Amino acid sequence: MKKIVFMGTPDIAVPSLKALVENGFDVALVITQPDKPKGRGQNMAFSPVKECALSLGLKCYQPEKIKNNSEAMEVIKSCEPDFFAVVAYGKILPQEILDIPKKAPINVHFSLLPKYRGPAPVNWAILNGEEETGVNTMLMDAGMDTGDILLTKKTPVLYKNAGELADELAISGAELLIETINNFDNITPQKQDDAKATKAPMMNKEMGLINWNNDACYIERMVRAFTPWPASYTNLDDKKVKIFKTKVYECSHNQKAGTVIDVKKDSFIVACKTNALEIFELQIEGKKRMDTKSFLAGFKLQTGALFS
RNA sequence: CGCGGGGUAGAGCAGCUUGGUAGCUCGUCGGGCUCAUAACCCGGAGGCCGUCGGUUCAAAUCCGGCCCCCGCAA
Repeated sequence: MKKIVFMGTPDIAVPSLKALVENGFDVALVITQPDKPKGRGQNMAFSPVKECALSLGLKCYQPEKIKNNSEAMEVIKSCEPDFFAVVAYGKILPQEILDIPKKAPINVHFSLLPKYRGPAPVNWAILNGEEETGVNTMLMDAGMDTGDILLTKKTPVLYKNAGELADELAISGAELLIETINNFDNITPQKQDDAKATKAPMMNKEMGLINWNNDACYIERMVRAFTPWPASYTNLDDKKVKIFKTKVYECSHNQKAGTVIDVKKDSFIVACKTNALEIFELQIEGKKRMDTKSFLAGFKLQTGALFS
């Protein structure tokens, strides 16, 4: 039975961990980011991977740092793993750690490498209007997602938002991980073409501010790329409004960008630089996320109101 | 004790400052108008006003505890 040390942190890594256990691998250790105070009230929260590991009865290890950490080295070495399975762990692993597994350190990455190396490949693929993305498994090296590619699986982006696409990729990533380990000896690693590499840095909240002076197509992609996190937002009467679901509304208008040009029964239309955006789901500061129909039932939004 | 908003009909909200028969938009049900309708008109059902306690002749409203939701911050 192959011994695995799993490393991962967010939701997108959970299906891979489950798949390893369900397929009978010996997951000797799960390494995940330390518990951190989160949300209102600064309550300590476990990472999704830790939650999953605990429910599966797996041993967890949460080093503050993994570089130049002799304790971490010993803990991992003592597992005598055949493979590392690394899925969105969130820390860079030094070469001395990567050298531990007998067979290989394998990483699951959620883009079609060499495009979108880095921590937010799903979001960037949507924002840039890619028609397809996917998942790769690769041999890890000391660089950021620069290792040789093992297997690839493509997925169409369509009109999914980042959350939906991430859920899908998490599943196909788990499948690809199992396939990769099972067939490892028959897979020929392929070098990445560094000349075609692009980066996908972490998204942050400021990036979610909508500039209505953009094309409606871009804003529509932006909303999908930022949903559900960190969410794209705009302002109305000093209140922050997160936008979650939209559709490009083709029309010619001469309104200032950000102006509400029509209020319908289940939606409203906001002018962009070119065309306009139909809003279907949103969340006003202090309130729950809701569909536009519900929002309009309680908020008297009028034509001419201005988002900024 | 990080800061702030909020919990009122199936949904979304108003009412609370200045206690006194609970209201609006939508949905739902019935009727009407119409060639027809998601449109329009008329009518009805549906609430222990988050929860526990206090003040009061009287509490959605004032006071205190608790639970839950959300924005910011992290």
